Amino acid sequence: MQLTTRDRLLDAAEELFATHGYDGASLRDIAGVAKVPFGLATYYFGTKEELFRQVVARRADEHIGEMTAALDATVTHAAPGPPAIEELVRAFFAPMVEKLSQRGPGWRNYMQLLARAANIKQEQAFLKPFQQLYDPVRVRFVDIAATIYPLAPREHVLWASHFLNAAIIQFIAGEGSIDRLSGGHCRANDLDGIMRTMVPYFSGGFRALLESATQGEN
Amino acid sequence: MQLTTRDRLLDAAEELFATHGYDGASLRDIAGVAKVPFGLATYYFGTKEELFRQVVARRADEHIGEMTAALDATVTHAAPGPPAIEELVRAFFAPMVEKLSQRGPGWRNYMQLLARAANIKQEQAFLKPFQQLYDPVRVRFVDIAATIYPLAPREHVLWASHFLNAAIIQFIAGEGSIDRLSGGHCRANDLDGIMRTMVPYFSGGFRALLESATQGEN
DNA sequence: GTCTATAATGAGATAGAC
DNA sequence: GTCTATCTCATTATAGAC
Repeated sequence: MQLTTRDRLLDAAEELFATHGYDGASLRDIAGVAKVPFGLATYYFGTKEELFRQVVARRADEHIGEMTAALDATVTHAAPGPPAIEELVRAFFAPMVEKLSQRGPGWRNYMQLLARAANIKQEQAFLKPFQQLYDPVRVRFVDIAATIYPLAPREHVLWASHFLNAAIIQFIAGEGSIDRLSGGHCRANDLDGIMRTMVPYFSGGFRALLESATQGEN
Repeated sequence: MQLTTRDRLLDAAEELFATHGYDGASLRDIAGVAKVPFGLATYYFGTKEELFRQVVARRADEHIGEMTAALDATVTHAAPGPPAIEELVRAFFAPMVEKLSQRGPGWRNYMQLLARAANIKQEQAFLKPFQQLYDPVRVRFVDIAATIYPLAPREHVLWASHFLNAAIIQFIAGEGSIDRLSGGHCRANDLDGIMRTMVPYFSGGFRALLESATQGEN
């Protein structure tokens, strides 16, 4: 099956935005990787910003939908009680890790682009709506976690959830550094190893911070 | 006291590299922020890459030295036994958090630049030595953690340490997102709040993953 | 409708003025 | 020794050829 020129450009842009960042990837490079004459990029997308937007739009809905469904599933499975923290943590990580390692280079690139774009400050205002796309699913996570630890102060639930999110974001963005540091003993694309360590680790974090329920605010 | 032109350029570069990234910050913008005529950047530093290198070099040694000293101190204080995991985690976080919130905008910018530069892939080979500057102190952390959990497989100690590092990196880089998500209840520059939550959280993660010592490799 | 050649801007680096 | 005006190249966007 033959990919359309448009899709080839989107794939190439996804790859180069992920590896070189928005500013580091030029339309020329993108067209080169897509093996498409330079100039078609602006023909199809008008501006570089719009190309970026469409790269994101192509996958964001599916990704966010999967994450939300996975979180909701933990609630329905455990009803009427709250889910175990392990199940919630697993539901948060699994869709990301799976896309990172089992859904081909496109999704992998998208995940890295996502991780990169998570830390943008004032510049590039066109990225802001994209950042905020993911806020609802993150809030959903916090809300479910709060039902597991109803006595814990919400600030602590928020911090605990933030650390979880920070770790997965950086795990994706900083891929390769674990391989280097471990001398090859750990591999960032070892799906099973990641889940077997991340889930107990972060569940343990939640327990340690939030189970001492009444320590309150002071 | 009057800052030299050179230092003004370094400060401005530090700020713009941190906020806009390497590619996103132009020498013109940097000179503008420094209120210095454009062209002096290349006069003092030759190339943009060299300017970046000197921005890093100005602080890296001090930062890495402080981190190493803090880690080593936990060992000497606890000798002959290993330190408590809480003390080790605190020693890892404290110098970063302190620089982020109490040492002025220069250090703050440097920390964000550092967090950004942690996830670079093939491009920009001149950044690689900088990334690897921090490898020894990360290895030192792993080695100390391994003395606390001598029965745990080293792979698990590496993963646990990696998550810790990932979380602090992304916490720094993604600053502000906790503020937005929490509706202002949590603030990323709340030093005490951060340490009071991060330390038990990540210590709990280490305990949960590594204390079930004999689960082995399978 | 697809694509190509060109324009216009902004980048980093340099040679030469004060 | 400091700084400025200029050069060359790469970037995005466009106007016009197939």
